[in-house]
Amino acid sequence: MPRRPPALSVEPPRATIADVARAAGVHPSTVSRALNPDTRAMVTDAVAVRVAEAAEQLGWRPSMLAAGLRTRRSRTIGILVPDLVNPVFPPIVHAAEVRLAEAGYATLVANTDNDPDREAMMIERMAGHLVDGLMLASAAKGSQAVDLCRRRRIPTVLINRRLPGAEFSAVTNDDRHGMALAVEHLVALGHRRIAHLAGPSGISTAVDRRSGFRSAVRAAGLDPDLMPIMAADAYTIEAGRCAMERLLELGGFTAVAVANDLLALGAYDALGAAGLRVGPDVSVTGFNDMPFVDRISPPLTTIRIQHAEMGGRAAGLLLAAITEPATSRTDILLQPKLVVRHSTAAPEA
Amino acid sequence: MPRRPPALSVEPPRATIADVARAAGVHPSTVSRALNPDTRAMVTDAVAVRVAEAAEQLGWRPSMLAAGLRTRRSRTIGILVPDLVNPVFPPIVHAAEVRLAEAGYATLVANTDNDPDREAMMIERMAGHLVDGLMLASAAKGSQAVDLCRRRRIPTVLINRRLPGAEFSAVTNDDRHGMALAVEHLVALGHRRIAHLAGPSGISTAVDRRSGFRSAVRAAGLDPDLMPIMAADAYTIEAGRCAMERLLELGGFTAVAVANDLLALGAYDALGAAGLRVGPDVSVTGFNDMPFVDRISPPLTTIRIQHAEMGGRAAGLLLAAITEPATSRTDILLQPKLVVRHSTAAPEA
DNA sequence: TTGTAGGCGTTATCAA
DNA sequence: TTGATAACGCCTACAA
Repeated sequence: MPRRPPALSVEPPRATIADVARAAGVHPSTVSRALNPDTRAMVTDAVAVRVAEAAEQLGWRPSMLAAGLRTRRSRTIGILVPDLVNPVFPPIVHAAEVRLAEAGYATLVANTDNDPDREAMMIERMAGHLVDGLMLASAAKGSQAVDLCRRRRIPTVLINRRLPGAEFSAVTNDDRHGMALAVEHLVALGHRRIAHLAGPSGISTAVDRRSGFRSAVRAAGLDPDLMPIMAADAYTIEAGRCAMERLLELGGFTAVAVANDLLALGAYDALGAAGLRVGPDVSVTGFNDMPFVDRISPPLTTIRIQHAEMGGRAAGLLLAAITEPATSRTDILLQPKLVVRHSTAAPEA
Repeated sequence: MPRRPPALSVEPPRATIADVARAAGVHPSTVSRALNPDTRAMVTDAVAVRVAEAAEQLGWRPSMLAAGLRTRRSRTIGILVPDLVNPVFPPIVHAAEVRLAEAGYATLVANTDNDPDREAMMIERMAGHLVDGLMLASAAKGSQAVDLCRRRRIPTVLINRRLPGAEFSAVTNDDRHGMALAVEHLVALGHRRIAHLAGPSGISTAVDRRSGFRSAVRAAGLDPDLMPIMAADAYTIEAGRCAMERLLELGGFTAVAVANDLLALGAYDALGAAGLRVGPDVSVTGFNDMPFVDRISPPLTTIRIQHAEMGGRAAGLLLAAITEPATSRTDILLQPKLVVRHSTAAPEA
C-alpha cells in the first residue's frame, strides 16, 4: 500500500528563477524580467502571466541576497540604538519605522549596548546584509561608527546624539536650551543652589546638557562654579543612584537638574535612601519625558523631547540621502519643552 | 605642484578576494582559505601571513552576502517582537542577545506592530537576509509566521507566547498558574467579587491567563460565571482604559485581576477618572512586572515573569536547534511569582 | 520581445 | 598544501 506523504511535509529546496524558467518554458532572464516589477514591461503579457503562474506554482520567492549581490540594495534600513531597555528609544524607533515602511523600507534594529566594539560589529553586519541606510542613535565619542559608514558609503543619519566631526545629517534636540528650561524653572521656584547630575562624558546629550546647565545658571545671575556637578558613567538608573549619592556627600543644593530621566529615577532612589522627599525636600528635573515618568511617584518634572518627530524626520532625511546621495548635510534641531509635574517645588524657607 | 588627495577621501571600491590573491601572488581559493578562520589550518603559515598582509594592505573586508550565498548562513539571529514600545520585551531581547553574542551570533530585532502582514513581511525579509534562526515573540492566532518558518526551514523558537499547533520549541510562562497566584492573593485579602480585564483574544497569554483566572476563582470556591470579564483589544494602556471603563459600567467587583501591566496602567487611568483610588477602593493586579511598575503610583502588585531567563533559555534552545536540526521540540515553562505592592488591599468592610 | 553570456564575491569540490 | 573550476541566485548588457 503506497504511503501518503506526511501532512506537514517539508518543502523541497527553494525554487529559483531557473526552475520557473524551466516550468514556463522560457529563458531565466525572461523570468527575471517578468517577475521584477521594474522590468515587467519588457515582456509580453502572455509570457508574464505564464511565468507568474509557474512562479506561484513552484512557490518561488525572490532571494534578496542574490539580488542584492548584483544590485547592492535591499530596501532595508538599520537602526542602531545604544540601549533598547531605555524607554526613550522605542518611540523614536517606532516613528522612524512607520515613515520608512511608507516608503517601502523594512527596518532592522540592533542594540549596541553602549559598546563601541559591538557597534562596529553591528554596522559591519548590517553592511554585510546590504542595508540601504543606517540611523545611528548610538553615536559617542571614540566610536568609529561614522567613519565606518563613510568608508562603506552607507547613507547615514544621526539621531538624538550629535557627533562633532560627522558629515552626516542629524536630528537632535536642542539640549542646551532644554536644560536651560529646567534651570529657569528651578530658579523661578526660588532655588539658588542647584546641582547638576550629568550624563556620561563622550555623549553629546550629556555634554550639551551640561554646558546648557552652566550657561543657564550664569544667565540667572548665579555662579556656575558654585553648583555641584557630578557625572554618571552611564545613562542608567544604577549610575544615576551612584552619582546622586556622591552629590549628596557634597551637599549644598536644594534642587538637582538631572541629564536624563533614567538617571533621575536613580536620583529618586538615592534621595529616598537618604530620607529625603523628592519635591518637598529636594527638587528633581529629568530630561526626555520618556514613557511612564508621568506615572511614577512623584511624577517627574522633565524636559519633553519630540520622540515621534525625531524618528520621522530622521527617516525622511535618510530617505533623501538614499535617493539623492549628493544632497548636502542637513541638521534638524528639535525644540524640547518643559513639563511641570510634582518632583519640583519651592525650596523650604 | 601635485595635490594631495583630500583628507576625507572616499575609498575605492571594496577589495575582493581576487584582489588580495593578485597582491599575494596566490590563487583566490587559497586566499579564501587563509582568510577564513575555519580553514586557515589548510594553508602554510608563510602563505597565511602573506595573504593576511595583502588583505590588511588592501583593506579587504569579508562580504557576508557573497559568503552567505554559498554557505546559506550569516551568524545572525532575528527576533520578532509585537511591540517594541511595550517595556516587557526589551529585557527579554537583551538577555537573548547576550547569550547569542557569546555563541558568536549577532541579533537583529524587528517590530511587527501586532500586524500579521508586517510579521510575514519581516520574516521574508529576515529569511532573505539569511538569518540562521528566528525567535518569535509575536505569535498570535491567524499569523502565518510559524508556517513560513517551517516552509523555509528556519530554525525557530517561540517566546512568551505559545501557538497551538506549532512544532517549534517554546519558552513561555506558566500563565495559568501566574493568574492563579493573583486570584489567590486577592481572595486572601478578602475579595469575593473579582473582575478580570483580559488581553486580546488570539494571543496565548491572554487566553491562558483568562482560563487561569476562571480556574482559580473556582478553586477558591467562587463562581466564575459571576465574575465580570472584559477583554481589551490590544496590550496597550489605551485599550486597558477602555476595557476598564466598560468593566466599571458593569460594576459588582472590589478587585480586578488584569492580564498585563500595560493594561493595568490603563485600568489605573479609568479608575482614577471614575474617582476611585487604586488599592483602597479597588484592588488591581498586573502581570509581567515590567520595568517601572514598581515606581508608579501606587506601586503595582503584579506577577513577575522571568524576563532574563526567558530570553536566555530561548536563545539556548535556538542555538541547539541550529546546530542539531533534528532535535525534537522542547517546551520550557517558566514559573512566575507574585510580587505584592500597594495596588491591592483588603476590600472595604 | 527574447535569448546569451558574464559577473556580483565567496566557497566547495575536485584534481594536481 | 595549492590550484582550477563550478556553483550560489539573480541581474544586465548586448546580441539576436
